[in-house]
Amino acid sequence: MSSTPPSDMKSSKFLHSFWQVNRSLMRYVHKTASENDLSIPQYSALMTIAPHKEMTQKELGEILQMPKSTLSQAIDGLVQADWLHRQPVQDNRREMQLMLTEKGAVLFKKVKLQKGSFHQTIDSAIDTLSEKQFEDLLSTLHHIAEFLENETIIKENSQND
Amino acid sequence: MSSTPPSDMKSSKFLHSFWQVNRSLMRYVHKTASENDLSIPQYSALMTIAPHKEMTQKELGEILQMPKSTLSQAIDGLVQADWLHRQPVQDNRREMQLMLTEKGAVLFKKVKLQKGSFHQTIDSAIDTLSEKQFEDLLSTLHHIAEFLENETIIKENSQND
DNA sequence: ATTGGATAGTTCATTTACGAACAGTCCTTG
DNA sequence: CAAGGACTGTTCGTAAATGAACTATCCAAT
Repeated sequence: MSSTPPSDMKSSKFLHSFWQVNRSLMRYVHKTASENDLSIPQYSALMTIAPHKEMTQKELGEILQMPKSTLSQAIDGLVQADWLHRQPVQDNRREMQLMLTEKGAVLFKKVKLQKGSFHQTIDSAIDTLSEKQFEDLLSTLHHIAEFLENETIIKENSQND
Repeated sequence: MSSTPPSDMKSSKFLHSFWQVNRSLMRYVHKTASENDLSIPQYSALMTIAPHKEMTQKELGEILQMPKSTLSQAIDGLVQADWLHRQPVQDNRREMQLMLTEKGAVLFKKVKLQKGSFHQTIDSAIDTLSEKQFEDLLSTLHHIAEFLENETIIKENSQND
């Protein structure tokens, strides 16, 4: 009894749970973002920049790992709406220095405290896990991520992202 | 020493790993799908129907949990391309009975064995986990999924999905 | 037998993120 | 110091998934 189940069975169970979590997360991000008139990339960008005082667009891209075009458009929208200040870096005019405007800083604080916001929700979800559960989850996810990144797909030094 | 880290720190670590896995998975699904001239919803539908001999569109929707419109369009494409046979259910003409055509069954087998396909890759990723790691991962994901589903978002008995 | 509501699926317009090509800046090397 | 190549970011056309409104069918209640 209790022989190891076939791996395609395990995979599909994993995928099912994984997509389910993903769907919920997406729903929440989308909700919180659109309540504040932001697209998802815009929301991600804003929340990532905020904890640092300033940041280049390049650094932001390395963290968020989204296509350059997507990021560029997101940033542009944020600048237009005056959440974000953007200016070429002093001694390398190719790069863009990004920092929140005062308005942007206010928005960030508001969102962070907003009842039922993405951040609040995900924080409380994580809080229901034991320390050990959390560590295990993180390390397993990390393990899978690494495995997948190293697999076949030739990271054809893509000009995007 | 070793006091519990603040939960928003933990959340962002979790999210980072989670999105990273998600990005990889998406890349693989997209690659495998488009190599076979399928959209992602089409790929998902095909792979879900295949193990059952037949299935109603409603049942499929309950499993995949994607918006009705997305599913409907995916199915329609599969029928057009003759991967899938579709006909109204005998004694409830609102529902649609779906089953693979012979051509579709061949495609399914081909994809399942395809070197570097999504299925192959995710299977081998899962195989690198110990039995315990896998069980823990699954149960934690499941736990988070349930938590998120039960949270605030009023599932305003959406007419979609 | 009729009507109102629920259920299953489709249509269509819109949004969104994306890839590919491009433009500007910087750095090396002859 | 000119030219080629690498790097950062932008523009633009396209494809994909979605929500809202709709059609068709079924069922329950009067």
